[in-house]
Amino acid sequence: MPELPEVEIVKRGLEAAILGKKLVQIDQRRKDLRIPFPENLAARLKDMRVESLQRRGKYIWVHLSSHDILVFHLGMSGRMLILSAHDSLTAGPHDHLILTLEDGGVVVFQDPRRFGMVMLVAEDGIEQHKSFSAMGPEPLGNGFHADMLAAALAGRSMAIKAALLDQRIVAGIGNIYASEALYMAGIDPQRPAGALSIDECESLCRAVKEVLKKAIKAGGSTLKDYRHTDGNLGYFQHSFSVYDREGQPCPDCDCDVKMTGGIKNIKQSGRSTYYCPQRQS
DNA sequence: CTCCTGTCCTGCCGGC
DNA sequence: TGCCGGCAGGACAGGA
Repeated sequence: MPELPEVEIVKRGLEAAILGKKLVQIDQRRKDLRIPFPENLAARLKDMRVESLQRRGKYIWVHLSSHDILVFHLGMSGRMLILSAHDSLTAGPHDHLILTLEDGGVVVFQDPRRFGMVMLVAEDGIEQHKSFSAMGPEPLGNGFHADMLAAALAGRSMAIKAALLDQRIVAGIGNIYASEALYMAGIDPQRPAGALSIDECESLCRAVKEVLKKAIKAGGSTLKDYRHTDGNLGYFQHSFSVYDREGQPCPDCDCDVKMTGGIKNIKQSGRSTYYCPQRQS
């Protein structure tokens, strides 16, 4: 669920709440999520100041004054709850890490399904860390373009949909935006990745960038008042062209859904793919 | 090396 | 109404 756009919005919300502030209290409420929490996490975070935040793929990096980076991955159900000094908190069963800041603000990392991850990595070793050393380029950066994509896909027999989900090819795309981008580019998700022409790589790159930018924009508009709603960062309402719209007409189709069946839902390596057979070939 | 499948976990939804 | 099975998804291990 949280893919690049959602993670970007969470990072921005977190930034507004914690940038420049000192962590004064750390409450780690269980020993692991998907992986164990770092050794001595609380002691290593205590009294450290947040120097900057960045997003890498679906990960959030919180740079600390200790020159460590506190790394979050939201998994599939992770959220960040932001509370101000006057809010009261009764920790629930899914509140796994609670950070209190010097101004009384509180950040709660919640994750019902516990697929999320929290890591602490030395700043000068982060690029070599196994989660990041093989990670592909940021799709919204200059490093992601048609020539790069064509080279990464060359000789690959896997479906292009699966290739978009491979974080070593490009970072941050998940199941929803893979379907959306392929729809926008007019490419059949089942096509072997290596069979895409350079023109198709070009339109796919453009579609990936556009789909992600639009989603961030949609999330940004809900973010500005996040404190006035429920303080939850993690998900936002967004309408999709094909995802979760099986049987419905796609936005660009004027064909008869009774004849064509509309948007199709197929399984590719165990995951749902949605696409329009009329417009994607 | 490449590709695919199974696993982790809980909430939710459809079917009976 | 209530229960239960199946599904959802990100990363990664392990097998073919």
